[in-house]
Formats: sequence, C-alpha cells, structure tokens
Amino acid sequence: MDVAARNQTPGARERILETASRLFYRDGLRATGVDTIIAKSGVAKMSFYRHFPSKSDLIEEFLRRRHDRWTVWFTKAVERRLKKRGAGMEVVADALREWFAEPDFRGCAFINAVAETPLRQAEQNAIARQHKEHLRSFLEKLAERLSLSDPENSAAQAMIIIEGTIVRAQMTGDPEVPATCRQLLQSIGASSHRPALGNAGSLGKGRKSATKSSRKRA
Amino acid sequence: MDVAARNQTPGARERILETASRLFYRDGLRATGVDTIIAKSGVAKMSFYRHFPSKSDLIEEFLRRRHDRWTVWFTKAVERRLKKRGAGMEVVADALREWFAEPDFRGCAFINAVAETPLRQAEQNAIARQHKEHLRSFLEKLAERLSLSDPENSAAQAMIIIEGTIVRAQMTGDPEVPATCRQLLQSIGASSHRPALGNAGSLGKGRKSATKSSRKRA
DNA sequence: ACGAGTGTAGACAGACCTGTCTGTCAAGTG
DNA sequence: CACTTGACAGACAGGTCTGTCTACACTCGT
Repeated sequence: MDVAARNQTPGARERILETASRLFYRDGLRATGVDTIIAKSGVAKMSFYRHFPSKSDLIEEFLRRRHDRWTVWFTKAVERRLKKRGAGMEVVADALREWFAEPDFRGCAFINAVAETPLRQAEQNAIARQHKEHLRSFLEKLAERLSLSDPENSAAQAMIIIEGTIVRAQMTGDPEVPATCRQLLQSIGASSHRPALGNAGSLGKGRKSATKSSRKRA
Repeated sequence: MDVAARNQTPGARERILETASRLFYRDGLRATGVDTIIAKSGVAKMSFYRHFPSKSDLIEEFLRRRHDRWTVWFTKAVERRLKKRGAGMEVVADALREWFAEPDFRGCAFINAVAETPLRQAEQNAIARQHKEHLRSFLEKLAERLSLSDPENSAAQAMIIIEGTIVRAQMTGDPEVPATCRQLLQSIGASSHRPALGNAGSLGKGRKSATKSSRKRA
C-alpha cells in the first residue's frame, strides 16, 4: 500500500485538524476543549486519541500547520506585489491588509499562543519563536534583495512594525492601520534605496552604536 | 463609621488582588483558578466571593488596577526622561527598556488578555481597548508638545512601534529590541522637529492620502 | 476467510473548575 | 453584654476537562 492509497478519504485526522485549527484560532488554545473538537469534527473520542496522544500534540500540530500555511500565503502575497516596478518593503503592509480583511481574523496565532501560555510550556513557545525567526529571516533576505542598508537591522525594524501592526489591527479593528504600517515600512533602510527621495542617514546609522546587533542574547 | 475607619488593615481584598495580579500576569487569566488564588492569598473562599462575586469581576478589577499603575509608572518614566534637552519621542523606548528589565516581564497584560479572550467576552476586551486608547491619546498629546507634524498620525505610528516592541521583547527576549525601537521612534513626525538632521518629507506626507485618518472605522 | 487498520459510539475515571453553604472565631460598637 | 461585621476553615454541588476503556462495524490486502 503506497502513500497515495491511504489518503483517498478526508479522514478523521484531517477533520480533527481542520476543526481544531478553526476553534483554537477563534477562541484560544485553553478555551477550546477536546470534547468540543471531537463533537464538532464528528469523530469518535478514540479516533482522536489514536491520532493525537494528547491535547498538547494537537496544539503543536496546529501551530506547525499554521506556520506552513501562513508562510506559503505570506510569501506569495509579498512576491506577487514585489513584481511591480519600484516596489519596496512597504508591500508587506498590503499583504497584511489582505489578511486583516478576512472575516475571522483574530490576530497572529503565535503571538496569541505565547500570550496565553505560561513560560513553563516550552514546546508551544518554541514553535512560535521559530515561526517568528523564520519570518525575520525572510525579511532580512528581502532587505538584501532590495539593497537596503544594513539588512539585519532593517529586518529587526520591520519585525517590530509588523508585530505592532498585527496587534493594532486585532485590538482596534481600525482599517487605517495598514496605511500607517505602510508609511513606517517605507522609511526603513532607505540609504541606498530609491535615490529619488534621497534622504540618507537618520535611520540605520543613528546615534551611538545602533548596529551592534551581531552578538545577540546576553 | 466613616470611610477611613474600615481601611485600617491590609485586608483580604487587598491580598486577593495582589496575588491575583501576580498569577494572572504570570500564567494567564484562564490558567489561573480561583482556588489557587484563594490558597495563595491565605483567604477564605467566602471572603473571596464576598469581595468578588465572580472570577470575571476579579479579572476586570485586575485589569483596571493594572491600567492605573502601569499608566502612572509609564507617564512618570517618560516625563522624567523628557526633561533632558533635545529629548523626543524616542525616550519612550528607554522607558520600555526599563520595563522589560523587570525579572517577571511577560509582555503587556492587555495584549495577553485580548489574545486569550474569545470575542464574545466583551468586558475584558473593552477594558484592554480603553487602556490602549488612553496610551494613544497620551502619545498624541506628546507629539503635539514635541511639535511633531500631524500628531494624530505620529501617535498612530508610535502605537504600532510600541506594541511591536513589547511583543518582540516578550517573544525573543532580545536585549537589542529597545535600541531598534529607539531608531524607529526617532524617525516619526520629523518634519518640524530637530532641524539639525533636516530630512523632511518621506514620512507623514508619503504617497497617496496617507493622512486621512480623521474619519475612523467604516 | 482472516487479521490489521481505521473508524464510530459511548461509558467511565479522576482531576480541576466555579460557586454555595454551614459553622467558628475575634474585634469593635451600641 | 448582645450584636454586628469581617475573616477563617472546609465540605459540597455540579459542571467541564483530559484521557482510558470496551464493544462493534467496515474495508482492505493476502
């Protein structure tokens, strides 16, 4: 029996994961009980525990899956907009706007996960951190491609702006948030980029040693 | 019996609130049960329910209290640094650094509260939103005092940067985060401010109508 | 035909959760 | 002294949570 053969039906595992993803994101990890997931996905309890030995396993799988899907979507959304001539880091804001417009948007699943997880639960927090590091790395490469000054610092700035934008969108619901995000993103790493505006300095080589970020964590 | 007479002892209510504040912030709202709070604050169950008819009431009181205390601390921390000649919006980053250095720092209690609260719990979310609106308003007045261009827009930018900084500090623990925040804050509303660097435009009057933020919410 | 794998249905255990209730004690006040 | 007020101690109810277990059905490949 090959791999293709066993995946012909939607399957219990898939239904569980789909339901769990929706509920975990909408209501929170802790607020969603396994009984609810089992009932809503129309599955037997033993089927649930056959596929996921514990709720934690399901949560971790949910986070990994969410990382995969979100990253694929985000990368495409950015790359698509990047094709336009003269496009820069600010296209990220437009991608985010698209995300925020989804009717069930409730912030970043990873920020939310960390927010409701005590420090002792190591695994969940680790997955969330990895997701963010992945995003940061993507932005650093993007900064390089765009010939921004100091890609590492530019990525660090972009991360702050992006996280802030997501949180603001979640908490206020204000539709102006992506526009403000766009302004901010346009201002980073602007030294060797788009010489038309030509305002060098002021950012990226600010006072004191602003870019000693090579050695991290004390 | 006047008001002064009944508040002579530390009291059960105070102990409950103190314990709850610590546990709610450290472990999350949902992860902290009333039994634990009652046990750790050395109080009888009925004393607890006399002062707080339900757990929700305690949570709301916790949030209101946290808002009061944090706001007092933050205002002072900013005002103190603002006295220095030439100080601008970036002093906020230094205040945040001070906060992040606290050993039990685990992000913003209000972001965390919203993150773990399903949309249907209106009251908690409302208090959190009010807290953020209060902060935004403070920043707008600050922007005015500093003669930044478009105070409303400057405050909107600052909010994104601040929220992002808090989330980054919480998720990565990277001690460089406040420095990056500082760079970003220095770049906002820079048109009529600190003419030495003199890089006008590029921000605040970016492409399209970036500052139509007067009409909010659709 | 048979066994392995996957599924459903639902009882059950044991922990934990919020909230109620009874009863005792000590300090302050008329 | 009698009485009120606030606090303590802890049993209890009723619900929900995670996770286990038994029993039965269907579909494969061999």
